[in-house]
Amino acid sequence: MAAPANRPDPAAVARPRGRPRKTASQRDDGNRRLELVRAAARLFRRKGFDATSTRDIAAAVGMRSGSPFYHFKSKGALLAAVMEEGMRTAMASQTRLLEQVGGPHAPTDQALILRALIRNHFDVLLGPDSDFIPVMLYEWRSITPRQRTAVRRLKDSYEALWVPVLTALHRDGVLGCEPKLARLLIFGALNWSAQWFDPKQGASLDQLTDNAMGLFIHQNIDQGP
Amino acid sequence: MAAPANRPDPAAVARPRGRPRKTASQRDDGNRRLELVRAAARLFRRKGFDATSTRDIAAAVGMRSGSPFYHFKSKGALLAAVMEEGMRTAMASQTRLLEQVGGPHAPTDQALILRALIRNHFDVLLGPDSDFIPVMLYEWRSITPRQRTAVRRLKDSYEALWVPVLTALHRDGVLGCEPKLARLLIFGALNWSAQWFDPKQGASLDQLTDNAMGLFIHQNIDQGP
DNA sequence: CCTACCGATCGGTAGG
DNA sequence: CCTACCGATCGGTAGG
Repeated sequence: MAAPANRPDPAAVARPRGRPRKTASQRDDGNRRLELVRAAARLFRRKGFDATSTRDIAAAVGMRSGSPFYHFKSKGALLAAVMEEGMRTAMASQTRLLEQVGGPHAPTDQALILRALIRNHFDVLLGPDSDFIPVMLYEWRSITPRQRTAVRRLKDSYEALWVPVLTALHRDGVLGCEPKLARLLIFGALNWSAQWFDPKQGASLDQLTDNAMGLFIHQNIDQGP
Repeated sequence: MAAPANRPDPAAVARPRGRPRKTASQRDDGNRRLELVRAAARLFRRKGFDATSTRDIAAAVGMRSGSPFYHFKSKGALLAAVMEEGMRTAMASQTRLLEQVGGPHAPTDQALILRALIRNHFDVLLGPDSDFIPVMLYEWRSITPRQRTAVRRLKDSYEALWVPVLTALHRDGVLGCEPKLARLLIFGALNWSAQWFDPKQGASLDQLTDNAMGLFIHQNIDQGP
């Protein structure tokens, strides 16, 4: 376990010690930080925060045990970075989407907007590189109250964009639940899919979206008068 | 931290050592085991399995650090006991319910049965003594594959009783999602409430049930032809 | 069920 | 970013 076969033993390489000078072929700093966050996201999701050691994370990016602390002042700071990175990506993708559907040729049908939001959310949650949001959802306990506040703010602003859509649909009679509770129940339903969804079998994200819409939205089959 | 003020220091009591003889006033064995399971459920839920030490659990029932291992062969066995106890209770309560609504004066309306199932589920999940199911839902990773199989069997048989109801509602056109996916999405929505529900404010379990039904079931307002 | 204890692991740090 | 290390904690056990 101490020296996996697929990683060269750093002690045997006799590479120069100390802070590496930034010569041409050397990887740059920002990348290493992001590599750590990504590796941490994968491990935190698979094994949980407490069961993941900082040594695991270091090994995953080819560092020695103490080195992650050169980039992050604590294991908890690494977790917070995973959560914030995940929420920022999700938020960016959702904002981009809403600019499209809110554009000059905006659909008047709020159900179409909800559909796009759900589809985008499944993408963020189940698509490639999708360990960040599950970690945020299931590792609340392991960050400090201050960090919790910051992450919650991001999460709230992400979900807040759904509320006017839900409110309109409720007013139109196709959403049979008050918007505030609808938000909680719907996100519960969607987010839980991270536990059971298997991309290699079963439904596609489009089919998932169709079924979720069918479950939540009471389609009005009647045409006009 | 080593000796909380509200617990007498056992080293100072000079009580008799060794295996206690079962004199009249002594608590009996089975109770101690159940006390451990209950304390473990509460701690596992609040702090997570990994962040809870067996010493925490021992202290919560007034034992010394090594004593839980007299009742359980490992910390993992204690976790499995929590999950199984939770599922057994939930299953019993649900079976009792279905015998009532399936009795001689059974309602023909499947929506009424779903309503009863949801209401009972909220009770199991959010009522008093409700740490067991959340622990089962969020600590899968920490039990062995063998234990996972056992718990999953209990969980599947619990949820399986919902499927015929969902199938009938789907056939009747008031559930707009195929039953298999409906089960996953609905349980996701319901179970997530364990994360946000606050009994001291907001809705009652009845109101919660009403809103969930409104969200999932497309009420047919039309009367017959 | 307590006492006394062990080996392992872990987060984190000093110094370069 | 590595080396070498520390103090703390933890699950679990022997023996009574």
